[in-house]
Amino acid sequence: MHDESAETAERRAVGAPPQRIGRPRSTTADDAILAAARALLAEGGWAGLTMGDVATRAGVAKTTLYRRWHSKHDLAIAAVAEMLGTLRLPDRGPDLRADIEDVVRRFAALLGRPEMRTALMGLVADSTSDPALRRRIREEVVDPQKRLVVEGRARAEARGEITAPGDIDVDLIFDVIAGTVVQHVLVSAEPASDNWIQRFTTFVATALLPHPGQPAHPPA
Amino acid sequence: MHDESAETAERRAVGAPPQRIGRPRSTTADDAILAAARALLAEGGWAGLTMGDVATRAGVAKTTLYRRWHSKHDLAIAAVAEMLGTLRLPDRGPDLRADIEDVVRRFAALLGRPEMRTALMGLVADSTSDPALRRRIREEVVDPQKRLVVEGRARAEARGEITAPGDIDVDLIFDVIAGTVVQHVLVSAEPASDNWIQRFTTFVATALLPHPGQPAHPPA
Amino acid sequence: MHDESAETAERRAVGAPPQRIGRPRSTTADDAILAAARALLAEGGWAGLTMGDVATRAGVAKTTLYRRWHSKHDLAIAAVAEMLGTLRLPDRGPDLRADIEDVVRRFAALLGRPEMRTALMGLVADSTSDPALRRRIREEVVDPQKRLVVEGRARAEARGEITAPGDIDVDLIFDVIAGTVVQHVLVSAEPASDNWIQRFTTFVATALLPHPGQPAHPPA
Amino acid sequence: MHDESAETAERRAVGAPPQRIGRPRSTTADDAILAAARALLAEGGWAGLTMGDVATRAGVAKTTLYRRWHSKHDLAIAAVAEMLGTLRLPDRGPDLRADIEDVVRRFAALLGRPEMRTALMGLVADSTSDPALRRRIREEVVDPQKRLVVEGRARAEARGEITAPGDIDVDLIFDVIAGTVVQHVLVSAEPASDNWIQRFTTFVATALLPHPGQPAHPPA
DNA sequence: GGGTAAGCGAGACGGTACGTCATGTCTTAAC
DNA sequence: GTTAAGACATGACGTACCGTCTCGCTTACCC
Repeated sequence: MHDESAETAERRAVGAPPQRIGRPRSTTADDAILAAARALLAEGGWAGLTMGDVATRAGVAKTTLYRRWHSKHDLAIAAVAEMLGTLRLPDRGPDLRADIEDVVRRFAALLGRPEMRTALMGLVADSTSDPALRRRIREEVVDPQKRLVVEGRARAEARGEITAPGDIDVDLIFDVIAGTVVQHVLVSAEPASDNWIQRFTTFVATALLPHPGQPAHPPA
Repeated sequence: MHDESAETAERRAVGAPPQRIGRPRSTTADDAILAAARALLAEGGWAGLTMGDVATRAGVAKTTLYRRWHSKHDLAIAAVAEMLGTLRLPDRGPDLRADIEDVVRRFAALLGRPEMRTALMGLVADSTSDPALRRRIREEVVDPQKRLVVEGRARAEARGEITAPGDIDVDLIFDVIAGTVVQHVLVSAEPASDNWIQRFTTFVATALLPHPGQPAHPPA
Repeated sequence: MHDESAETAERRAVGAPPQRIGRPRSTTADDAILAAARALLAEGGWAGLTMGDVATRAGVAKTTLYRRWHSKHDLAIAAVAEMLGTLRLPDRGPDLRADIEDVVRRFAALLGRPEMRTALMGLVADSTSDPALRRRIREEVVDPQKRLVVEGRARAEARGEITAPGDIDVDLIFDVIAGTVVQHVLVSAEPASDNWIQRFTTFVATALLPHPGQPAHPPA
Repeated sequence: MHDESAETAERRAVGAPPQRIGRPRSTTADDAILAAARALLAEGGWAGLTMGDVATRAGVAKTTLYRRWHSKHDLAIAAVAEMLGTLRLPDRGPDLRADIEDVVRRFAALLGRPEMRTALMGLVADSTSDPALRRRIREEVVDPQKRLVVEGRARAEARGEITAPGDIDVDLIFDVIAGTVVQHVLVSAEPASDNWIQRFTTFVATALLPHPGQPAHPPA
């Protein structure tokens, strides 16, 4: 999401010092900017995220902002990606159902944060008529989260709940979970209550393991 | 969604002439405005929908536009609701699976239209920080579509596929179907291929009827 | 200097009412804007004349400013022309020398006003690399003042001080008077004292009437 | 006009080596910078003279530029002074009229160069609201040129054209010549044709020597 | 059929954000 | 201590859109 992230990664990969000529960029500015962006998103929604206000609140000049992120979209992607990167699948899941429930609960909690939901929906909205933006969102925001489904599948296989990994269609499961939670929390605008989480988890688990108590793939 | 729709409906309901004093509103303006709005949404996305351009393209003054809809949001809601109102569940479904498949296919097709997806996502995005807007969207755009799920449930019951209507959680099913299709088409940005529709339909049908070939509720 | 001055003049010439469709422009805004521009020029010089500050000080939106004047240059030309338009040649001149002295004194006084000198020099400076601007300045600001020289020549002829109007080269006299006063007041930066005015007037009068006490054109 | 020119001159005067501790300043940078400044002035006018572009075109860092000249104004003064320093009064003048004509022609030619006129007018414009800048311009740019008038007066006296040097008011003559040429060339925007130069020269010569063929100061 | 009230087109209006550019200062590592 | 490179705070630029307003004109009904 950064201007020169690719270049930076390359230099690090070959072990070269990340030093460039000229005055180095302020190391504190990035964090201050992202924090300001999140605060403004939480306070004023997508329309409240203005580059001028972000700069002012971060104690930074607009030029400094634009030097790092070329647009409001770039900035929002960075903020969203950072927040989504904190999603984890905890180890304590005894079975697949618990893992599903846990990821639903955590994702719903994340969408409960106003800065998260306004940024995410603002980006998705703008991406509907901007294929390049849509690709970037998918690559930098959405796809990385599929790791949660992949990991959940691996655990289920290790536990013997499923025998063939092909039984779990990662992309479909991801779209069902992410889409349904977004729809419920943001569109239907109802809180993700414990009861709802249980009902949805049952729905997903039933679809994945239709015959509880029987082997997923009967020997006959 | 209209300025005085409630009043108009009431007057019509009691048989009173809808006539008011003064020059009556142009009868052709509404359609021209909505058509212009849809065209602009299709061409320029949510940002391309500007009130000035809508007025110009509809051959109407901005005054006329604002007299009918109070804001860009109102106008977009009207345009979206009109499009969504065309969704139907055809009679020819032999079983629940076919009905599910059909509604998924039709909804995905609707989201394939750029004016639909940009308006819908633009509204949802703005609604994340505007509770009043969110309520209006839910009441005028989202909830009316739940009729499709209600009708599908009634058919399944009539066919004997389900015995207790309580087995079908209308709100949850609706969120799963709508949310997943939106996520797949708009976020994951992949076409709603026949193959994908089959896979998703199987997923939903499995969750609803986990034991095909057996009674949903075994007599014992 | 105005957006549609030509059009306005034309309409007035044919006696048509100056009414146009749409909301008419605020009649007070023009004066408020020009007053604000002059105040800012006086306080902050040419660099202090910013469109944003003019709008704020005039209690007007920037759009209103740009609707009337397309640029800072247009605005400055309007302000300068208005001030220069007040220059007059009083009737009380008994002879050519008195008329010269008077116009020098008045022009020097005008250049003593900071809003006048900053606007004038700012325009001239920018016009050195902008032929279109230079032409506009000449036509709307400079050339109209040559009327003073023309009128002075007519008076001198009426008094018999000169016999052939060709003796007075209007353009040259104008450049000498205007240029010398500007150079003295703005570049040499010395006040236009009475003593200096007398010396300069003598210089010009001597050049124009080299043989005082003798007929300008000796009979022989 | 240079940062440390006085210091440098002093050191050279006493024969001390101009060496100071640390890396010595590049000896070629000054010329490269001034050349770049003149080129940018000629191409883009006063607004085209940006410190960043000067540095880039001179192949020099902005640091280097600001170490030598404190501001854009300083740099422009240096460029202008260097160009004006080339003005000379040739020896071949047979009489005062020829000397006047010659200086007018040379000054007009100098103002015909775009880098000269844009820089000069830019500086004068900014100086109208900056007394310190005005003083520097007068001292470093304007006043040194008065030597031409002084020299012309000395020659006229040597030739016997005038008897009392007091007859020639140096400051006034200078303002008349410089001001009129600037007004004609830059404001009235007409070329300094031979014909115009002749007319202006006659004007000035008449004012200075009103009775050709007679002694300027009759013995009686 | 004249009065009255609202609709209508046109466009001015105040406000706000945009993304770019220039100034003059500062901070690095290299020379 | 100079140099190249470039980051930095500040602030103006001219454009675009929003939603409101103010005109003169038009179109209906209602007395």
